[in-house]
Amino acid sequence: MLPDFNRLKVFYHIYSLNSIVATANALHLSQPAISQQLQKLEGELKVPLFTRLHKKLVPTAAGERLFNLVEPFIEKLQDEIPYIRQPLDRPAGMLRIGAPREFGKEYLPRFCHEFRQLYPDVMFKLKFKEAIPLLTMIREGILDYALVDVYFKQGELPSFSDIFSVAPLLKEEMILVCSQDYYQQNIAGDHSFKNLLSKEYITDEDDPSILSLWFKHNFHKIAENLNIVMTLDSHEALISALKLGMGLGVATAHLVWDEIQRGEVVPITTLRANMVNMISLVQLQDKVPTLTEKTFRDFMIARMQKAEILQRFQYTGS
Amino acid sequence: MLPDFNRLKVFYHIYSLNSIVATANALHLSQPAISQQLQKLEGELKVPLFTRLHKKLVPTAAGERLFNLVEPFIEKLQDEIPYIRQPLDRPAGMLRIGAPREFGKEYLPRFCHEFRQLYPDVMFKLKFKEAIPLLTMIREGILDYALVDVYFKQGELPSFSDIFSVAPLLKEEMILVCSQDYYQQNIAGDHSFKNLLSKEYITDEDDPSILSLWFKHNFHKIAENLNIVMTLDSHEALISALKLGMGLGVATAHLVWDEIQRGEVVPITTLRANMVNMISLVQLQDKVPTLTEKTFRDFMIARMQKAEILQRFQYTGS
DNA sequence: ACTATAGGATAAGCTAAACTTATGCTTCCA
DNA sequence: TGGAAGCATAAGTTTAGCTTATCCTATAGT
Repeated sequence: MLPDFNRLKVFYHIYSLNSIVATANALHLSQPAISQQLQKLEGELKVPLFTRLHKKLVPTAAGERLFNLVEPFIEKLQDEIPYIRQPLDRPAGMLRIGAPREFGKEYLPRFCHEFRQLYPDVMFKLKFKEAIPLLTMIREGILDYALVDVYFKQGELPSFSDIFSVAPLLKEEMILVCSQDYYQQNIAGDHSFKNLLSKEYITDEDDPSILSLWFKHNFHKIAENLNIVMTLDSHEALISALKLGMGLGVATAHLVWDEIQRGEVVPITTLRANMVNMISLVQLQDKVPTLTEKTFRDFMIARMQKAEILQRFQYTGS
Repeated sequence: MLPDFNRLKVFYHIYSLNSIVATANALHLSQPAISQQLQKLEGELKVPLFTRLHKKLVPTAAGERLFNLVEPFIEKLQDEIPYIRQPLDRPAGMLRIGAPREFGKEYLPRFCHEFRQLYPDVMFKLKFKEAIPLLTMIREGILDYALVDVYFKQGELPSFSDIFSVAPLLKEEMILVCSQDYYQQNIAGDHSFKNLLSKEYITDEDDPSILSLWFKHNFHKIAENLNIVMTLDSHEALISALKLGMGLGVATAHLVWDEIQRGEVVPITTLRANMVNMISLVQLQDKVPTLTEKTFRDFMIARMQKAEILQRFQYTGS
């Protein structure tokens, strides 16, 4: 059950100042008031939050953990509450854009550079992440808009669909790959569900469902208890681990194009066409874009729709 | 000023249930109690949080924003509070290791692969981030230990130093670079503080202090109001933007070694030796490592201390 | 060894806020 | 038209938060 929230605020100050007296002074209350509130919180949670030494409070493990929960919220609240009344507005000149990691790294600096040559007073904050974090950031107003990987099935985003507008722009194909060595020792032409189910997998932690999506797409079955031997927060490291022969992983076709051509990694194909991942422009539906946002958005879309970029992402399997 | 925290909880329920009566039922209180608490919160914040329609509450923009602040915290608190008493414990077989991004991508998959060949039951979760996030994760028990960039001045981590043990392993040099074009048009041999201060900069958002550290190291002066035209969360994208001529940025020497040799980017040198960044192994001082942690740690250290890896990171300036 | 200081705990009483019951207002539906 | 439902308001009761006063204890200084 949730504790009294005002006591969490008192706890935050006690932990930060490491003193009941200092907290009392900071909150313009008496020392016994603070002492008693801390005790009541400990009673609610049924665990001591501090070890009392002479003139000193040492946080217990539970105290540490509670502080880690409470601190980000209170800091953020302090930052944001003064502006709670102001309309959603962007600081003049700054654009906050998101994109999928690899795509963003490849193209966004270039787009921004070209745009800045046209409009030198524009500045950028860029975030390259997977879909869910980017969508969360759009919703929270951290990002103005983002290019987002939206998987083939639109139903994957049910709870978000009402507040975003989604404009599809580009298709990426997602393929399961492993190294040549691993293929010859472990797969050897047997692309069956049963064989694949028994192998080792490497996943991208920001995209935990990609493997199950791949199995579902290709076999219409749920892959349970996959042996995931490594989780990474870097796509490049994932490719690197795949090339080392540590197992199988799902990769974006255009990002392993060269490796496939060189025979360093092998795609695992089935009778189904490759799983498709749509890159879309996502923004808050009710948001009124600034002129800067609109201009860069249109600029970026135009650049992306040139034939050379589209051709880059078409992979027709083996 | 911060509002009453228990009223934030009431607000969260009103927003979630979109009903004062339903909230009253959920919290086992009366409807007027909830109505009055919401009004008092609106009075504190001096802004309406809901537009009252008949039998219906429509969140205002401020209401939406407050909910976006409050919801993540309350959901997380509900998840975590039941476990607040449990000791910090690791799942058997899993190692959670952190490393600086580029270093981690280059070497950690390899180390893990080799280790797994010795000990196949070990699994990994890897995080490649900058120092502060990694240290925070160690402190929170999210990581078992991490290789961390620790800058030249040990005093940069005063509030953390008592709880971590830090074992230096490798040196990296940090240099300021820009493209050849940008150098010729904007720098042209003038490496003075004043000239540099007027130029454009690109930063890595996870390492916001690196530029000021560079200026401090090289000029013993604080660089105020640098014109930061782009912030990225990707080192590669930062290098890419630098190569495009968007401005200056600080990079790890070994990561732009090839680019410097090819003349694609130019280091900005001063009379001082390059700023040095130490990669250290950091763990919680009082933590008792498991056998698995100890074994991999020793394995990794041994691998890193081989001559070929050390030689890779020595850059002696131009 | 003694005294002063400082910081947290505890007790008892006062005050303010939270809560209740009762009532009013308004829109919608049968 | 009348009843239902949901939010607002008023007035009174109850409870929790706060206060002042006091105690305990370790440490530092004389």
